[in-house]
Amino acid sequence: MAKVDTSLVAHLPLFAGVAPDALDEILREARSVRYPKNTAIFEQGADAQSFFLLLHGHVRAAKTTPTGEQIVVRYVAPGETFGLAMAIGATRYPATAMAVDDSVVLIWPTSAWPRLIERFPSLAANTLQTVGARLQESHTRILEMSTQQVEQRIAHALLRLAKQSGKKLDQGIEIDFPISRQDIAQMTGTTLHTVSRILSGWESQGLVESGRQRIILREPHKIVVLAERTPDSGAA
Amino acid sequence: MAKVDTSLVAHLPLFAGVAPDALDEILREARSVRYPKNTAIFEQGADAQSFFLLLHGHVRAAKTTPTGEQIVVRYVAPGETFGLAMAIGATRYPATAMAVDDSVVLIWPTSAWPRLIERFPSLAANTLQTVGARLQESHTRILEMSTQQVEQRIAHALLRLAKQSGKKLDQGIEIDFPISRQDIAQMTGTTLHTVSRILSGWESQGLVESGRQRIILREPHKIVVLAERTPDSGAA
DNA sequence: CCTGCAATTTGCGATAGCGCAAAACCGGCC
DNA sequence: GGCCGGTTTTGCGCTATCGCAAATTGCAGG
Repeated sequence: MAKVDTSLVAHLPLFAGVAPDALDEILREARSVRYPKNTAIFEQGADAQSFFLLLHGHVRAAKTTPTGEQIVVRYVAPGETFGLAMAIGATRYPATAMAVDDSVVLIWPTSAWPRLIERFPSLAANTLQTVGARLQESHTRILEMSTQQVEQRIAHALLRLAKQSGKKLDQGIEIDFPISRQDIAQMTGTTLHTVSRILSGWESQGLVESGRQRIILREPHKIVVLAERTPDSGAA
Repeated sequence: MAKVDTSLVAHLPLFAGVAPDALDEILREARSVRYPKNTAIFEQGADAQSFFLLLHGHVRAAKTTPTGEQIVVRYVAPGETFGLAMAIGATRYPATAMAVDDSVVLIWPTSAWPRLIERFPSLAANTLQTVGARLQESHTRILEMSTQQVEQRIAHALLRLAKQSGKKLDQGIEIDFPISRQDIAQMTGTTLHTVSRILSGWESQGLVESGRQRIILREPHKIVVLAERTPDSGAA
C-alpha cells in the first residue's frame, strides 16, 4: 500500500488541531484507492464497512427511491469526507457514491472510527462541524425548494457548484467536472426537460455556455441577480 | 437557580456514556428556564449565546427568507437538543425557536461547549450522532419534496409527527401539541389552502379528525398506505 | 353570553412545470 | 470516416397546485 503524504492533507479542516505525528498515525490506518470515472464507490443500502476522504476527482452522492427516482445529495470535492455512515450511527450507507471523474480516495475501515475519535477527540469535533455545515446546507436547500421557482433554484445550484468546484476562465467560470442536465434536475427537484429549457434560455442571453455534461457561467454576476429575483420582481 | 435532577436526563442519548457525577458537573453549568406558549426562545440571526435541551413542552424551529416566507425546520420534542449553532461552527442562530406549548428548557452558555466536549468526549460523539440523524432526515425530506406530490408529503409529515409526538388514543393517535394548517404547509412545501383541502378530504373519508390546531389520525394504517401511494398506483 | 380575531374552508381562474414524444446533436469507438 | 448510444433540445397538451377572495367557524377574553 502506497504511503500517503501527510503534507497533502494536513491543512484540511478535518485534521485541524491534530498533531503531525498523530496525523501520521491516523493515515497509517488508511489505504488509498483509485476509482475510474463512472465507477461506484459504494451503494445505497450496502454495509458501511468504510469511510472516505476524497483526494482527487469528484464524487456524486445520490439517493434512490423505492420507485427508482434519484436525487443528488451532493457533489464531493477534494478534501471532503463522505460515507460517514458510522459517525452518525448508521450501519448502512444511506446513498450511493459514484466517481464522476477519475478519483483518488483515502479509505478507513469503519471499525477504526471509534478508536480514532477516542485517541483524537478533535476528529469528532471537526466532523461535527462539517456535518453541521451540511445540515445547514440541506435546510437551505429545503427552503429554496419550498419558496423559489425552478429557475432560481437552478441558478443557486450552479452558483454553489461554481463556488465549490469552479475553474476560473479568462471570461467566466466552468464547472470542473462532467455534469448533465439530468444531474442538475436531480439537485433542484425538477426534470431534465425544464433544466434544458432554462439553460437554453440563458444561453441565448449569453449568461452561460454549455454543452454535453459541461457548463460555463459566462456572466456569474447576472446569474446571481437571477437567483435572487423574486417571482414578481418584474422581468423585462 | 433550581437544581436539575440528573435522573430526569440521565437516560437521554446525549448523555450516553457519561458517568453520573460527570453528568452532575455538566448540569451544574446549566440553568432551567420556562417559556410560556408562543414565546420566542431565540431569533434567527441573533448571536448564539446559548444552546438548549428541551425538558418539557414543544418547540418549533423555523427559518425565514429575506422576503418573509417561512419554513418549519423541525419540531423539537422533550429530550432533544436545539440551538446548537456553535457545535457546527456558526456564531448566529440559523433559525428561530418558538415554544408552541408551555415549555421548560435547560440552557448552557455557548462558551461552555468547548470545555464540556474536551472533558467529556462522548458529548461530541453523541451530538455527532444526533446531528447526523437530522441530516438524514433532511435528505429524506428533500427526496420527498423532489419526488412526491403534496398529499403524500403531508401524509409522511403527519406520520412522523405522530411517531415523534403522538399521544395514543383509544382509537387513533393525536398530535400532542397545537399545530395549524399553515405549520404543516411550511413543513411540506405547500400552502395552507392545499393542506386544508387535503385534510378535509381525509376527514370525509374518516382517516383523520381535526380542528383548530389539532389533528387526530383515526386510521394511521390507511394513512401509511396513502403515504406510499405513487402518482399512478390507481386510486379507487 | 357576546364579541372579535385567528384559523379554516371552499370556490374558481391562472399557470408553472410536468410528461410524453420526436428530432437533432455530439463524441467516442471501431 | 462512419456508426451507435447517450445527451440535449423542443413542441404541445395536461394538471396539480397555487393565489386570491370570500364565507365560515371556533376559541378566548371580557
